[in-house]
Amino acid sequence: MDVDTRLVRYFAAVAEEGGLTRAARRLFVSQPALTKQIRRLETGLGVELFTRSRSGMALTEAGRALAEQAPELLAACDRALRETKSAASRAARVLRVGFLASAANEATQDIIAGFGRRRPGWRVEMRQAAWSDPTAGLADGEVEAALLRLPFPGAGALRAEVLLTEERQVALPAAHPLAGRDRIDFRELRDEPFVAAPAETGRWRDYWLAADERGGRPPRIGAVTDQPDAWLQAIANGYGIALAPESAARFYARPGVVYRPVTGVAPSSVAVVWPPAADTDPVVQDFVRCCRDAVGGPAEEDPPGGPGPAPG
Amino acid sequence: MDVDTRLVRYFAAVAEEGGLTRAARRLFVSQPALTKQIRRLETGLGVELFTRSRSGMALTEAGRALAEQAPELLAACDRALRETKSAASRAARVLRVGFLASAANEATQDIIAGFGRRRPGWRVEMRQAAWSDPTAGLADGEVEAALLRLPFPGAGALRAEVLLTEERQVALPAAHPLAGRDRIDFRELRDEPFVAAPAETGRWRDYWLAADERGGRPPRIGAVTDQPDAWLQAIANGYGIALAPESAARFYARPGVVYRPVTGVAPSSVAVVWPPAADTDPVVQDFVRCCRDAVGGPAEEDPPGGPGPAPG
DNA sequence: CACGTCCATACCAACAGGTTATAGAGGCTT
DNA sequence: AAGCCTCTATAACCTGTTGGTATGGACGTG
Repeated sequence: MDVDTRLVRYFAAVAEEGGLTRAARRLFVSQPALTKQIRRLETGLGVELFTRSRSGMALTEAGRALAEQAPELLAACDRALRETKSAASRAARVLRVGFLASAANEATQDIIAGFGRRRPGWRVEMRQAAWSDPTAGLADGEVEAALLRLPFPGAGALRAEVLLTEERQVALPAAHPLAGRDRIDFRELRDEPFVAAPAETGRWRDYWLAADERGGRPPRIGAVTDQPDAWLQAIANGYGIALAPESAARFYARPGVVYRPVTGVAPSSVAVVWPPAADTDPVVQDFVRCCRDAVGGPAEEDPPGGPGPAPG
Repeated sequence: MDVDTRLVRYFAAVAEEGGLTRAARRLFVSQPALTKQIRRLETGLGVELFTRSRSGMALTEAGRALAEQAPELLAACDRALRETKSAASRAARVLRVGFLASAANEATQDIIAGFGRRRPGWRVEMRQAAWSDPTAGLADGEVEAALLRLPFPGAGALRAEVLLTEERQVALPAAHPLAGRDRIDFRELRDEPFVAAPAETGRWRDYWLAADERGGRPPRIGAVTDQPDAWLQAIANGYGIALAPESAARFYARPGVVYRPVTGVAPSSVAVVWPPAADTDPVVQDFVRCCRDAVGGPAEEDPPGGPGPAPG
């Protein structure tokens, strides 16, 4: 009997949601597809897992047993994939680091340079992830560490160490009436349309919509984007405004987009994040140390002209 | 990233066998199919698992990591399926018992009757398995317990308690020159063609070919069968002879087949077998106890005329 | 030098897994 | 009571994947 872990995930979703329709929405598949897959799982096992009714699906005894075993199975699968990918990058002397947008801002170069000095022969591979993956591949073992902005989902299962904190600003279309103001209070922006991250990013999306500072009123969504460039495009097009870290003014300057300070919203922090399994990985720990060093003590600055071989 | 456990099994087979061709034979798939699946696994993971060479496939670092994690993954999968099926049968008040041919002979009825008395409301479901599955479904969690003849493969991972031991006889076509003899020494049979179990049953097949009593000379195989009826048919047709437990003369009497005592081969034992996970399962343990009782103290014998309704 | 072994590729048939559209059964509201 | 909403099941269809056989090319061996 062979089992596709996808079927187990489907099963778990239906069990948790208590119905095919809701689970299908969560899994981003159609409800008939789920119907078929669940039946296939049942006939494959030769066991009824759910009792169907007009109001949803309830677990049978057998279903409860499977629901109990499923997390362990999926965890074992996850561990296997993570270990494999990690071993591959270790063998190639590559440390893969995920990030979403500007990573650790100006400190990023220092971190990488410091790591290069501490681990000669090793290379840092910076992997930019889409916003729909807020842990930048850390959750899938796609990277060994990540530079993320807080908050991020799944923070409980990961180690994080805050590196720097900066104020948030607002990114406005150049033609926006408030674009000329020196300072804007967030309450003036609450009813503006916002350019937001995809809905499935949950808390992270809420944070950048400043849901906490809205007093319960829902935000207006003018556009949904998944990448920095589409985000800038949407703002420049006037589809909406957006909050952004102060450093975005430097890293994401674009014609048609202006950044202005905002009061009344919490600042944004960047953290270096790694999975607990890497607590004992000397390479990852070296990287964490380099992050600390790069933001803590600027240490010895390279002479003007920057790092690298002398020109000519 | 979703993974089909089939791919992991494929991978494990290739890793163990050290080559696609050999692994393909073991998995009963074609070599090109394996080639494709392994490549699919590699591209899906984005990792090279093997280094190809003219003389086979060698694991990379990443491959070694996966090979290390695979057993745990497969075990978790196995456990999940076993628990689910077991829960289903428990909920239905059914104890599934696998067996291959005559189970525990005449004691079988007593065992089932005793279990019915000990666990009112429960039902024993006897599942006959093909010889190609020498643990009668125990390995797949298809049954909670089994009545098997020793030796059986995978005995190390299972609990077994011998119930009875009986001499082996030889089953001959009625027209066979030796069919009239009262007693036959196995050495007289060594060069006869034998009706054998499928090759994949390994030690079990060897045992019924009396490989140990052949002094290293390979047996002649006259036919391969997977089920009792095909076995009897093959013998009656004169394709070969076969060893069989004494009780086969009673349970598998057929025109055209005669059974004769044989000297020089080890006797055959029947055991009740269960997985270690069922050590604490009260229902399985009750069944084991019933097995013990049924063969230990013959208890009250049925009156002459045998069990069952009186002839009309 | 012929041969066997091993992995890779090409091509084809069957199926699995997804989609949209639709049916049918209950419960809730008006 | 009628209408509407929600839930699952089914039908029809399309595509990608898994399997098969046949074959090619590389390398070591008798």
